[in-house]
Amino acid sequence: MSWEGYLLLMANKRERQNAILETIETHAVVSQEDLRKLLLRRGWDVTQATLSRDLRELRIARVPTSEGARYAVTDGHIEEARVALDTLLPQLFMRIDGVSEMAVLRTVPGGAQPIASALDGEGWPDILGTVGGDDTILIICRSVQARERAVRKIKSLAGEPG
Amino acid sequence: MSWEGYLLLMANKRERQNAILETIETHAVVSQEDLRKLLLRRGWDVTQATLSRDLRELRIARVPTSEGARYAVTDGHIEEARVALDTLLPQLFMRIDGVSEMAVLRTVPGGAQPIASALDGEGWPDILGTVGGDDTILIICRSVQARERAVRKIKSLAGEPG
DNA sequence: GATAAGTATGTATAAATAGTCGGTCAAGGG
DNA sequence: CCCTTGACCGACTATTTATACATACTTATC
Repeated sequence: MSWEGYLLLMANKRERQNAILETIETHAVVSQEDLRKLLLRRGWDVTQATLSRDLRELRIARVPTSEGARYAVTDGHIEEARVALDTLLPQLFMRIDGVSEMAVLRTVPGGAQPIASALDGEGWPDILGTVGGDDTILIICRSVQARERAVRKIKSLAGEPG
Repeated sequence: MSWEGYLLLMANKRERQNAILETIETHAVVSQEDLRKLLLRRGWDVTQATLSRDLRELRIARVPTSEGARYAVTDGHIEEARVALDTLLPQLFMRIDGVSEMAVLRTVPGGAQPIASALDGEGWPDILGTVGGDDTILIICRSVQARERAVRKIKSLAGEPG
C-alpha cells in the first residue's frame, strides 16, 4: 500500500486516538465502556475492542486509585525488569565460600549490587538477607544447612563445575 | 481488636505485599495468575482475588508495553482528573463576546488555563482550538454559526441569563 | 480485471480482573 | 462464656479487557 493511502486510512485512527488522549486527560475514565460513551458524545462510535487496541498502542494503563480504577497515560517506557539470577551469575560470579550461617560471594568489579538485588528478589527461604558492596556480597542464611544449600544452588547457577 | 493483635494479623499481609513488590520489581509479571505462581515458589499460597486486592492497595497497575502487558508500581498519585466544564465555568466565567470566527472569553484571574484545557478536552466540533492566557481565552471556531453556537453553549454552562 | 497483501475494525468469545458473600480468627465487652 | 466487631481471605460470580476470526477496503502486481 502506498504511503498516501496509508495516511488516508490512518487519519481516522489518529484523530480518534487523539480524542482518546484528550478524553483521558480531562475525564476520570473508569472503564473502556465508559470511554466508549464519552467518545460517542464527541462523535466517535467504535467498539470496546477497538478501544482496547487503541489503549494498548497509546500505552494507557488502568491504574488503581483510592477512588477506584482510572485510565492514565504511562511514561512510555516501563523500567526494564531486572535480569534474573541465572543470566546474571554466569557473567559476574567469581567464587563463593562460607562459614557458619554466612556466605561470602565474590563477583567481578561492580557485580555485587545487581546480584544482591536479584538474590533478594528471588526470596529464597534459606537466605535472611544480603549486604552488597562493589565486588563482595555477604549472605546471611537461616542455618548452616541453609547456607550449604544456598551456596550449592548459587554455584550451580553460576555454572561452577561440581 | 488491639493494636498488637492487629499487627499480628497484618504481619502476614505486610510481608506478602513486600514479596509482591520485590517480585514485581525483579520479574516481568504479566498477569495475576502469573504472579500467584511466582509467589508460590517463595512460599506464599494465595488466590487471585487476594492478589487483586493487594495490587490495588499497592497501587500496582498493569501497563501495556511493546512486549505485552506488565505489572508495575505507579507513582502513587495519579494526576487528578481535571474538572469538567460545567463545574468550572460557573466559578471562573466573567463574560464572552465574539466577532467573525473568533470568540474571546474573559475569566477571573488565573482561570483561563483550566477552562481552555477543559474546552479542548470537550472536543466540540464547532471549536478548532483555543489559546489561553491568564484571564483571557481566544477561541477559534469553524464558522460564524459555529461561533454563535459555542458562545451560546458556554453562556448557558456558565449560568448566564439567557 | 484478478489476485494478493496490509490495515482497520466489528463480532463473538476467551482470558483476566474485581466484587460479593460467607467463614474464620482474634479481641473486647457484658 | 457468648456475643459482637473488624480484618482477612477463599470460593464463586460478575465485570472488564484482550483476542481469534471474519470482513471490508485500499493499493500493488501481474
